[in-house]
Amino acid sequence: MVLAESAASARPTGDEPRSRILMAAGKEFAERGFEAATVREICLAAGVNVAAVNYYFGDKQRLYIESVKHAHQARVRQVPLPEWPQGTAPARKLHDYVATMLERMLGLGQSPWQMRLMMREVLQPTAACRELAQDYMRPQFAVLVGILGELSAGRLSEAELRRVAISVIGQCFFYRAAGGVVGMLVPSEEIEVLHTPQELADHVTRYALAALGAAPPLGTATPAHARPRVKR
Amino acid sequence: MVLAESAASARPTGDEPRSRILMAAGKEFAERGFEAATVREICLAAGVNVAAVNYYFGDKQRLYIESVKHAHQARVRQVPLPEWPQGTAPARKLHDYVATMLERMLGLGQSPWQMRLMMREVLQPTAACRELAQDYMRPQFAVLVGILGELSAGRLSEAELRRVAISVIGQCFFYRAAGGVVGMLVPSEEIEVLHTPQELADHVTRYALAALGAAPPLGTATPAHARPRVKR
DNA sequence: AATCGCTTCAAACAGACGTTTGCCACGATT
DNA sequence: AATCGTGGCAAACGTCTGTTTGAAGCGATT
Repeated sequence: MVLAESAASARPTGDEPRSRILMAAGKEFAERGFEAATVREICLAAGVNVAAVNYYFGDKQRLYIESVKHAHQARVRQVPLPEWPQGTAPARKLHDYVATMLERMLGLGQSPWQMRLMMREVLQPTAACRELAQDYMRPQFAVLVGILGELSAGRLSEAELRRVAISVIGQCFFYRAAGGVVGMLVPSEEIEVLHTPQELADHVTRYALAALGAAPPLGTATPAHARPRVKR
Repeated sequence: MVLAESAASARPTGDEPRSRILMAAGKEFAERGFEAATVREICLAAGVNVAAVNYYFGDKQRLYIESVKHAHQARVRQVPLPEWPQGTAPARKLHDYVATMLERMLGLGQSPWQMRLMMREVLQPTAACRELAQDYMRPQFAVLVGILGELSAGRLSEAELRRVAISVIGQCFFYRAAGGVVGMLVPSEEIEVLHTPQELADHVTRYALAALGAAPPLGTATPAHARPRVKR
């Protein structure tokens, strides 16, 4: 009946049962959803006994909540927002912000199962999501609203800024969430070449800048050096 | 072993077992997901025997696929795209398109459980989704690309048009999919007043028009009569 | 009246699920 | 050396799952 995180009972490395279960559970929950994921599969993948889940987390539900929080924190730490020196152009900040968001979601390197898990949560919020929104998403959202405020130079109200921010996030979100369907709507060769995190970040940023009047409209011939594309 | 849709064996009204099962299944699958929804609950809600599902649909999987298709068709029929007389301004068409899409997703009147079901499918496509994308989504997507093509007057390539189209759809999608989280990020009084299908349609349309240079940038003072807001 | 096909039903089926149990191994403490 | 608590394990528990079964009900046809 010893619940997790009890005492300072030596928890040095990262490959102990508890961590291994969290990792395996995150992947399983992300792939199959809460109900379809089975404790047996998770424990098999983690290389522990079936009883370990109940031993370390109490029950499946609490394992799930811990997995969601663990996954989000891990992903944010993997792909953090850059720190901008004072005076950085807001257009640059916006591009960085969007690129970071897309990088987190679409992820180079390892497939970001963490984000698939988050998608499920966002789609159908549980207690885990409410906690996450308050602690982590809200401040990140405020950063974006701040950048957009700089860009609009006071011409937009806070409410309007929030709407634009949601538009920006919505696009990033969509590429991740509905990637499968997008792949059915556009030619596959276009996907490979245009639907990379970098290309999409350029597009979303440009789209927002143009809408705010901070860049010429799409389709206007602009020399490459004037584009808001910033090397990272 | 008689499978559904056999002969012309009198299927007049809409409250027969098959239809009742489809309806109840749609709601259950939308609310709980495929795995968590149980055949017993569905049959209880539909007022039929447990064996009816296997009698009419073979198994749970095929019931699910039929439910998804049924739900999508029903929702599209409930909220159809308007027919535009030749010469309709493309800005007007865009607004109508976005408004229709949002209306379908956010839905006035009854809560659109159909759309929650679609969201699940889009997030994790199954055979049902592939079929749906080919038959129904692709032509609708083409309509939007066409409208954007008119608006950009040939200044954008097909690939760029598709990206803009995805941006437009992505925003609509996000309001639906992540509505719960959005509610945690913006004040609730703002939600009620600004996050209605009409207001959002205005915003998304305006955002797109501004980005394409077909309307002044956001934040520019424009007299109300010049706004692309069209009464419906 | 008897027969047929279609529909409905209660009951049972085998399997998978989350969870619990009791026992063993082992390092630290007494 | 004996004791203790922790961590891990195989096996079992009861429940719930999707699905099947065989028998009835019932209107139309023969």
